[in-house]
Amino acid sequence: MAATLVSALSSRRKGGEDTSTPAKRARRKEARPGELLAAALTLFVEKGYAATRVEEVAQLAGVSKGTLFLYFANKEELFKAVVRENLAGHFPEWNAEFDVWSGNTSELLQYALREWWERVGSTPVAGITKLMMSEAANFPELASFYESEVMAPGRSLVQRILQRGVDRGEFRLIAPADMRHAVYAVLAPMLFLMSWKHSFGACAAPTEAIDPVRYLEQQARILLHGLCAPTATTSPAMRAASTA
Amino acid sequence: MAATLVSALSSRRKGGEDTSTPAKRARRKEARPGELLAAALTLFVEKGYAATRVEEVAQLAGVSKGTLFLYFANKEELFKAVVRENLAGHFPEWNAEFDVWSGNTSELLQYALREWWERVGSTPVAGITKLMMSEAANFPELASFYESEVMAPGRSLVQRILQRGVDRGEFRLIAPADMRHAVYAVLAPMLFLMSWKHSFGACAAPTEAIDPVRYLEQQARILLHGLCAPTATTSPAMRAASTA
Amino acid sequence: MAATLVSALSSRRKGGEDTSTPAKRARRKEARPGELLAAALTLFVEKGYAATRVEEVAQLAGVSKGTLFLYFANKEELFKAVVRENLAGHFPEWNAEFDVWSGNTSELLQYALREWWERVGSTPVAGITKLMMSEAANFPELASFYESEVMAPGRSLVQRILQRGVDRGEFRLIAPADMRHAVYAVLAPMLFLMSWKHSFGACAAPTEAIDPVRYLEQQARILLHGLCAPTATTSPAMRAASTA
Amino acid sequence: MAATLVSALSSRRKGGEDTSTPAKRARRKEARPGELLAAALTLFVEKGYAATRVEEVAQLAGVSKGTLFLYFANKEELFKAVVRENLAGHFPEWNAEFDVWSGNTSELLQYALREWWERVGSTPVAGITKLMMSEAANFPELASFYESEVMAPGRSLVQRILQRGVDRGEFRLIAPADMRHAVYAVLAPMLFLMSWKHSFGACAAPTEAIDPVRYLEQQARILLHGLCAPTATTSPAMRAASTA
DNA sequence: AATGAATGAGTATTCATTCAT
DNA sequence: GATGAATGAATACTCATTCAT
Repeated sequence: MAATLVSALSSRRKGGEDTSTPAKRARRKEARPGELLAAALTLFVEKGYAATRVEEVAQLAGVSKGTLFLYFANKEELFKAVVRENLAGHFPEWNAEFDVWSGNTSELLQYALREWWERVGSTPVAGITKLMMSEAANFPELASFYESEVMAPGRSLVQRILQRGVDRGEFRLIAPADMRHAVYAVLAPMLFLMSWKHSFGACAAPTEAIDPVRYLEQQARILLHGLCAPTATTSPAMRAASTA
Repeated sequence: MAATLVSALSSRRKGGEDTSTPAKRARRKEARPGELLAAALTLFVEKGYAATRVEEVAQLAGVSKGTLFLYFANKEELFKAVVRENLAGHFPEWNAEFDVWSGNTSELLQYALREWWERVGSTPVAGITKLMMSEAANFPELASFYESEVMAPGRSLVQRILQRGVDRGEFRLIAPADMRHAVYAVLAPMLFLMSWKHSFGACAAPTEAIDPVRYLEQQARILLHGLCAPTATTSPAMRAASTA
Repeated sequence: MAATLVSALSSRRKGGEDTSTPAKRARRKEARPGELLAAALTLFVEKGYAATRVEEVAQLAGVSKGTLFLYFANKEELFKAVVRENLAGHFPEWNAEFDVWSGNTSELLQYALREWWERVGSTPVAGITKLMMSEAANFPELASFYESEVMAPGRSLVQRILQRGVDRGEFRLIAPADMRHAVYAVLAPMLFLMSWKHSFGACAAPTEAIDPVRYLEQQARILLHGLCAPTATTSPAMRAASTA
Repeated sequence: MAATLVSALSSRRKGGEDTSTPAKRARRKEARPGELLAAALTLFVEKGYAATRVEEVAQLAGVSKGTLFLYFANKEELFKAVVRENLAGHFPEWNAEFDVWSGNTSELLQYALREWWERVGSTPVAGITKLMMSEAANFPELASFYESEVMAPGRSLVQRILQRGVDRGEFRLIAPADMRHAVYAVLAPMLFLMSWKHSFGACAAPTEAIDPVRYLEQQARILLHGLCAPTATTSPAMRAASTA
């Protein structure tokens, strides 16, 4: 499975230097948009939308300002392209991983959080989500796009995990009406972590900083408390909580 | 106590039309800062810090650009004043409420989350925090101001609540090393909710929308599971979780 | 003679607190323009025309901004008034001093330079001249005024001194065509000194600073060389110079 | 030597229309800084530093506001560039001329004053110095720049000339303590002339106007009196003066 | 007369976008 | 295609001046 993932992720890097070696010029031409998008990703994540200057993007991509506008009508289109490019569905592969999971669901959930941090949360891609949350109001259409292309599949994936737990009798029943919030109970710590890391996290005193791995572990533990089916006597409080 | 708060909050609206009718000019002068702060709050939340032009703020408040600078030295000070007026300035009263709480700590925590939603989360003020998370990287001075004037007091307030629970034997012991993350376990849902509401929340399909009140209740339940001292037999999983 | 001067100068300070003591209010009212002019003099000299804010002038005079505009139509008029006020002819008295001088003319010239430094060069009034030289281009009409009210009488005074020296056989003959420049040879060091003191002089390293008294003494010596009638053998070079 | 200078100066005008006709754009790009500097010189001199708007400079140079900032980081740098182009940058060549002078020092001094008038005093460049004297107090950074880039080299150049005269036995000894003021005795007439020409000189009656060339000649003669070593008997007065 | 709250014209600088080469 | 020189719209902040009180 790990192999699956790795290869899938590596495909993110556009084709590259290896293949059939056509004229250098032509190859570069073909690669331009990708190089620009990569540069834009880096800078948008690092400095935000408004603070990123297109000239910097062009420079980082090794072309002139004018060239950038040859490929992208304007800064806004560039931004949209960056977002679209970088959330090109990894969900099929993630869903596939989930499908072949044979262990119990608690472990699956913990594994999912851990892996998410490795593959997304700790990478620049996390910055895209933070960026989207920041700029959603200014780019409603992009936000919609993100909603349907990322958030919805994400919710769906989480929901399948939770349902698996319920179906296999590992988790308590989750009322259909509660499922939506249960899903967010899993997603929120991830979304929060991405926001945090790229905002206050950047200027928090070390004593107040969040350790993402420990934070996620703790959240997982707390969640599983509420989710796991009682194997024995349970306090009334716990029973109440588990209906969530 | 609720009364205390309500009256305190209501006093935010400057006295106004009642007394001895001073000179019109004078009355306006007294009202100006409040009007400007209200306008600034609206626009900062709606458009972000950088995208809000001071002239717009002045216009919305019904005065000229110059007048705004009569009351606030610059845009940054205006923003800080908005933060102080709506957030930072309220911690004394919130701390005071906490001090006089006589019930048990679980209820205090639930009450706190509920009240927070009423007084902050559901109001435009929530947009300020979302704004700060969005722009923190671009305005480090503001971020640092916010961190010390809002985040730190907020963490402190939460920590006092948790400590109260521990001290009274209602909550499990929380290892000093864990306290930091425990505090964030309480704050994260609030911070997340504010981010969400002003980003994807604005374009989420109703079926996928978060119901803040229910979401917070659920989070409270989940948290209390992990925090409450066991009154009876407890599953091993729970024991593990409770060390968080 | 000194007495003459002193009393004349002291009259610069408007009447003041001593006389018939009418209602305080009335007295202040009468004094307002003078107080404003004094404040304006100070600030114009210290900071220049453009950099002086009328509000500061008002403040320094102890009145409100609005009051200033009650007495002076605008900033420009205020400036003109300051200049006019402060060059209110001391020339009659200075001419009078000159008339009663009984010593030799070399000494008169040296005395004049020394006294000028004491009474004008080292006082804020010097700043007015520097100010006028700076702003002449922006206030041509004022420059004309200054030309006729200050520069012309000044030239005239110097010329009378030189002529006295010639008439008494103390100085060489000065051809009418040379007189004009001879006058400037005396005035230039004074004008230069005023410019210098309020420009580079304010930021010159101590090692490069001009010591006004020594500088003027030196200039006087140099001038008298060229002016004095030869009492004995003189080098050919000196003869040539003395025609200036 | 004059040839040297003339050619050096003529090179100020960028090569230009001659060679292989590069792309129009490129040719303009090369010419831009010079055009902008010329425009800036004109306007700074005419209106002063603060009163000159960068947009006007751009307009006069026939480009847009933005273009100016392509070549000069900001207004201050533009001004500094003007100073360097027209004054500071010429000291090497002026020093070089001095080095190759073979005649006697009296003539060198006279030549220097004459040439200074031709190349600087009578040109708009003189306005820069007048400008600096006017605005030094308001722009300490510029003043300090001017002091180190122009005044100091200027003093140094004059001092070298005086020292040359002393070393060759043409001038009397100048005590180290007197050197500073001796230098200013040479510079002052020049500085004064520049101030004058751009202030009262603009509105003085023709009969009272200074004829710069004659004025400088006269000053030279006066100075040399004081400086030249006695070739024969000398009056006591002269001896005194020569210590200056 | 005196106040001081209110006004709004004026300006350096940035940066997305264009287009001649 | 690619370049990079040129553009000009956009914005925070100041301060002389006005005028209702």
